[in-house]
Amino acid sequence: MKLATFNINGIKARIEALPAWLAEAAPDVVVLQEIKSVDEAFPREVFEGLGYRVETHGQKGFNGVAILSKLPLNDVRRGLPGDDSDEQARWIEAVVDAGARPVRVCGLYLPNGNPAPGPKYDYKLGWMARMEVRIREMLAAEEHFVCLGDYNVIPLAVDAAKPEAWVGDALFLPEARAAFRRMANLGLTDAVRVREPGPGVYTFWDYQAGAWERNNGIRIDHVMCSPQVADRLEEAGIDKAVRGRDKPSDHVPVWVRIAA
DNA sequence: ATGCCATCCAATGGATGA
Repeated sequence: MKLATFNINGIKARIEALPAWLAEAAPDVVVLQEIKSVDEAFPREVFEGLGYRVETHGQKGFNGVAILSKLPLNDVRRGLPGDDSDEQARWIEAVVDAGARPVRVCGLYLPNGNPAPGPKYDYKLGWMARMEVRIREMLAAEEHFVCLGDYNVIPLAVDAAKPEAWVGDALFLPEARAAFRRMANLGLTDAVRVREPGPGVYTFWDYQAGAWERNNGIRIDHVMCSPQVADRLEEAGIDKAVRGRDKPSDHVPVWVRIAA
């Protein structure tokens, strides 16, 4: 089974690039971030026509996440628990019916947090604390689960082409990185990093200042696997070439293949 | 030291992003 994450930066703007990538990469399940659409406006027919079930958790203008799946989805849940006043659409999860060993797939768009310090950074750290609670629940249940998406965290200096440029940024500040480690240290496996230990592995290149041409990237989209899913991990990768095509998102897809 | 560019909403400019 192939699972992927892709921050598309607007479904309307990616209405050609996303189906093109789906056709060639053929993931069984993909979680999307920044659909920037309300549920009613999401062009679900396009993806249903490609064989995907569509579950969205949208909001007007910003944020918004979705799951596309060729396999049946059960127990679909929208929104990260822990704060009823949180209006931002950044979390969706569902259990993928993969036969004998179902997998709970959590698609997340973690808050950016800039400028830091400030209320946006506080929201980011609070959101990460709530996510840690949800991960602890799933671990306690010994579920097979994957948390994949745009974490907006550069875990280590090796995850940035120019780490010195990110000092003081909410993506690289010590508290945000520590919160990421607290989750990882519960026993989650960073699927790409365990297979690609070296530098130069990125998932995002800014539209500005020729970041793509200069390979000035950062690795902020992650596939974090539960212990049981890590046991099943066969392959992991980043579809970097997508960034060089017409009308690209500033992020590229990240994927894993796990044993049935 | 800041903007660069892109997207969306709504209206020729502002907010947001990373």
